[in-house]
Amino acid sequence: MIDIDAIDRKILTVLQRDGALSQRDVAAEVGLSQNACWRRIKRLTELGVIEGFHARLNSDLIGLDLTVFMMIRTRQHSEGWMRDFRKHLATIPEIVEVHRIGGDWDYLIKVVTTSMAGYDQVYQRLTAKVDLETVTGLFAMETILENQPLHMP
Amino acid sequence: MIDIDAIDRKILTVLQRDGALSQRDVAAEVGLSQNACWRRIKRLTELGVIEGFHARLNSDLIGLDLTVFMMIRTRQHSEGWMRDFRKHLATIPEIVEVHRIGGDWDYLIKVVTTSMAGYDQVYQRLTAKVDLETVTGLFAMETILENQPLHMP
DNA sequence: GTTGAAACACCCTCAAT
DNA sequence: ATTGAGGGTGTTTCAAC
Repeated sequence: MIDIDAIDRKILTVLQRDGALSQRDVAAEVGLSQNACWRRIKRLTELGVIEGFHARLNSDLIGLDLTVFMMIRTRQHSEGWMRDFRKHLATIPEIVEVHRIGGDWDYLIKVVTTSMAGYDQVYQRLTAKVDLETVTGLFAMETILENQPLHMP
Repeated sequence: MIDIDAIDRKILTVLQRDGALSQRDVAAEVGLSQNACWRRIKRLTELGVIEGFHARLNSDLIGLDLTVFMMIRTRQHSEGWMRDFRKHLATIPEIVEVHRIGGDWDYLIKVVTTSMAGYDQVYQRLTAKVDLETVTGLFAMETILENQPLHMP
């Protein structure tokens, strides 16, 4: 396992909270010189711990008002079918998250779209090409927390 | 509603994909001068469309190997109880996402933690202080897609 | 780990078109 | 909207401690 010390964890916490901070500010927050901080950030990036920096948008302001979690039970489970299924999922841009899960269901999918009509389109596109046993939608009435920073273990 | 034209949408798409790009590079990608691009980014930030820039981490590399979606049915639904429930949720750092949902369940919670033992701690902390009717965990065996950029409508 | 310095790129503003 | 230019800031790499 990669070794990440307490200062690295501090840096990662700070950069999750605000990735636009200058290295000088990050260094000050974690109690390091700018130079040392730069070396650590560079190392964490090279190790792949920091995957990148990204803008976070306010979904409501761009008209993405509906979040739905789809739970899916599949009929087929072969390698080839799964590969096709994944490729198909990746072509639907409203799908922002997909997990293969255990238990009564096989997949959990998060969809962010404009409206019920938009969701219906996703539903149609998803079910048109693949053979699914059951599909249920859990509609988010209200998002209470989202995009919380990962907790450093 | 705020008006966001095709170029703004392009900018937002680019910055979601890579928020570390220089304005010169963003400008080149969307076919604008650096100056004009800067003005648009500034406007989008002031409008609140761009909420900020954040580092994205590789959760496996920092030892966060387990993702669980908790589905919760609550016993109480009063204003005061809900407020307390939310405050309690916010104190558990392994909880990265909470939605109030419609249907058979009341809340969907995403938990990212180290292990089953870590999940159990979250479970214990969550259920210790609040009165919940039913709690189920959907365990992610594999994450197929995550953090996909929001699709511009 | 630290400071200081130098070279360079980037950000932001302004003036002119 | 554009280009060009300038000052200030941030990044990256040194050398020395």
